[in-house]
Amino acid sequence: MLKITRKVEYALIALRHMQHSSKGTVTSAKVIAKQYGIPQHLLAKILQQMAKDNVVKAIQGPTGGYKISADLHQISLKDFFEKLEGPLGLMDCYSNSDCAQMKSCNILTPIQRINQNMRDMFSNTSLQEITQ
Amino acid sequence: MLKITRKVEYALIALRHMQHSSKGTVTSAKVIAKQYGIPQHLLAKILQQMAKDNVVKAIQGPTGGYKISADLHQISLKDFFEKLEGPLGLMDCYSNSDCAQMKSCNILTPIQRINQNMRDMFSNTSLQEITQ
DNA sequence: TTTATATACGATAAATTTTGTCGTATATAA
DNA sequence: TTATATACGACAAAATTTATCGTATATAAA
Repeated sequence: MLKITRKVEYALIALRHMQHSSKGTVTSAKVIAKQYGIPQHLLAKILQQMAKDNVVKAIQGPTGGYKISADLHQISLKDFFEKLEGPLGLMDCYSNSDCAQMKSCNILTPIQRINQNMRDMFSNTSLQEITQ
Repeated sequence: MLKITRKVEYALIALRHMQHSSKGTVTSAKVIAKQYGIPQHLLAKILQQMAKDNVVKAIQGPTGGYKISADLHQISLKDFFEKLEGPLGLMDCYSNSDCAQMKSCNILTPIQRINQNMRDMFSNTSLQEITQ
């Protein structure tokens, strides 16, 4: 429990790789996938999602690929995680209220505090701090 | 991602329930399970594990059940989580080094810092703060 | 002593989530 | 025209989480 997903892991690896490439360089999913042992199609889809989220820019065609298009200082880890994986919360009930025990649950409030601490932590860390 | 498991959730619910019962009272898994809509056998197993971990004491036979035996001020959330679910870490590689990409992974060090922040957060929170 | 009810615990199954694959379409540089 | 890249939906495999089942043992109470 309390793990980040491979999806997020792969996204961070790709961003860090691109940030350490010469500025303006375009990098294909294939190159990154090979270098880090990531399934190529999977990484491509993740990069496509990041392109939709305006974190990277996609260039099509041969010699195409991706490059970072956002200022990573301006994106918090919380926002980045939520772009890729949806709302952040220690329990589902904080984003999805279909738990039948909502009324009787006695730990909702106390866990909420921990939840807020976690969100604050990820809000106060920028993507740049991971990829630099 | 970054969720706690139902197992931990049920454990916390049970502890909080017991802490709010009259002191010295013994509570059966059945009673708690019914009140909060938790599968009875599952909760029993979780309580059995907590008994092994000396968080609660088990009393067998009819009129048996469980009661809190540890000082919850003295147990951090980190320790409690690790008792129930094993080592805490954002990525598996921090506790289990069978990832083939260990050498080439470029985010190991930066994520480690976030990981430490998370561990600190749970180390600095006692079980009591959740169950009180 | 018998019975009912509780914990103890391993095996297994169901459900969910995560992770990865495949096929086809489209863009574009060479 | 061809080769190589992204785009994207459908699907499948794998892993993890969640729940169930069966049987044994302990013990309070009738």
